[in-house]
Amino acid sequence: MNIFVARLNFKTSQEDLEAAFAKFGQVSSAKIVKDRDTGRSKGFGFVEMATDEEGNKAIAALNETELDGRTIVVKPANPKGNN
DNA sequence: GCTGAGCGA
Repeated sequence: MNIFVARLNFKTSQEDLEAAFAKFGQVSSAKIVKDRDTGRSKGFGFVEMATDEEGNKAIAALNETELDGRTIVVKPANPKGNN
């Protein structure tokens, strides 16, 4: 399940995300959206959970919670669906 | 070095 995580701390890394989500479920993959040129964090990222049930409970558990000192927003991500 | 709504290369 793809999960959209926003309002992250600019210091938060991908391993921080997967570590936070791994506490509530199995994280298949985690990625922080960074700038293509500078490589700085855009402040949001995506977390892919192994199953939707773990994804939903991870969202409910981490949504509007504190991560790295900042309150994050966790919600289902939108399909890319554009080729 | 910085900011703070929003959906990735």
